[in-house]
Amino acid sequence: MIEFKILKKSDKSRARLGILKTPHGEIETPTLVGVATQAVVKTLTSEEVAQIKSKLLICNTYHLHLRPGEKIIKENGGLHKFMNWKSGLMTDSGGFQVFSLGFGRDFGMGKILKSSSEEILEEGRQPRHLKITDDGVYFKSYLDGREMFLGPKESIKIQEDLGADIILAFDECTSPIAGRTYTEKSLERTHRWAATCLKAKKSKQALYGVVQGGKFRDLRIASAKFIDSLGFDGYAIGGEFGDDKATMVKMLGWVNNELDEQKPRHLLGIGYLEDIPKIIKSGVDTFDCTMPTHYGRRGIAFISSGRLDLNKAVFLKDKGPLDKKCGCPVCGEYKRSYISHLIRAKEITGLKLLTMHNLFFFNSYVEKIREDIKKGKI
RNA sequence: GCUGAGGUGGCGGAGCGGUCAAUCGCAACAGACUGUAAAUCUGUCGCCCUUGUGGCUACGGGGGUUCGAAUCCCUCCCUCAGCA
Repeated sequence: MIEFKILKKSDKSRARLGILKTPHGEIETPTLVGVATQAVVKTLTSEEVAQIKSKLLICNTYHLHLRPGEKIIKENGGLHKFMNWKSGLMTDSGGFQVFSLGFGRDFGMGKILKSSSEEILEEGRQPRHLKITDDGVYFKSYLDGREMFLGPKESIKIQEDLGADIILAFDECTSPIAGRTYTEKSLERTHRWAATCLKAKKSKQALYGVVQGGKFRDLRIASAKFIDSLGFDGYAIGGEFGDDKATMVKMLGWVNNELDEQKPRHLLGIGYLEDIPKIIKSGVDTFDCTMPTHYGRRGIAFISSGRLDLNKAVFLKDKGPLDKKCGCPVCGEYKRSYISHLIRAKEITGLKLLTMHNLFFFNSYVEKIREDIKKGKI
């Protein structure tokens, strides 16, 4: 079980300062949740992840079910022991893969719309590579092509075997090009699955319900109200968030307005650096984002003054640290020149150093925001 | 010295009479990436400008044939391989 305590509510915004108590320690919120899809923050050991101030990670049900399979993990004593991670863990339900391996793949897009699309998905439309039914979703394994079925009961069962502190209801993350009728139908399904998940859960893990509803205000509000009414331990907010930052903030407002203030709110998959103050001010307590880790592996370092692309040859001649103001283990010991060389030479240690720096940088950034809330600045 | 192969944009390497400022790859430069299938994808990449069915200079150097040459001929220079 988890316990969520709000220490302070901002009077300038919806921001809150809190403590999330899990069986694996207390986590100060707001906090960035590190993405560890395959039971690993890519390139780092769990000790290293702890060293750069991460307290909560999110692993993925779909991926771990396919490989190595929840049985293996259960036999190892659960995810925590399996990956030697001592702090908090969440598992994502696989609901995002319904989108990312479905329409996301078909249209080559992420859940944030970057360019306008002529196509709008309406009711009855199915993605090419999977089949969405009222009971769940038929996937084709990307590893061997074998068909696998994931529905609310299956997802909960797997997540119980994995044994994270916080688990998520199985949902359908809708595409940014989902039209009104598609979204309505999908939302009904997601809501039905939410109730099924609650009933199916036997463990003491905390279960978060997922709010969907796409870009439609009434659906978002209805979803928040419905999910709130079911009595979950917390909430996750999923799906698309418009194609600009102002819309995102507006949409989060619709939802957070309806949710029980006393329960923790997790925003799924959002966390560009510039988004973080906005989502925290919107009343979000935890959020996960691949940005620090994913971009790190692309050679991008986040620093106080913006971003650096260490692929660029200019950095070979740069003898300074990634960020003079950064207190991370990487900035203390390594120069841009060396890191740039590693990235350009495709040496894996380069990916690791940037992942460490970026996670530390993001965590410090959020830490500063917690301070600001405490001081009444935000 | 003889014989053979070859010299093309930063590099590698296509093209072998017109539609070639020259396929493609690499590098370089710019951009994208938001509940992570993919250390990925996209664009630019001779110079100049009033950015255009624009101008200029280019395929080792020089000369020639042709309406027209990176592409054919002559000559010189250079590289590589084999033989002396």
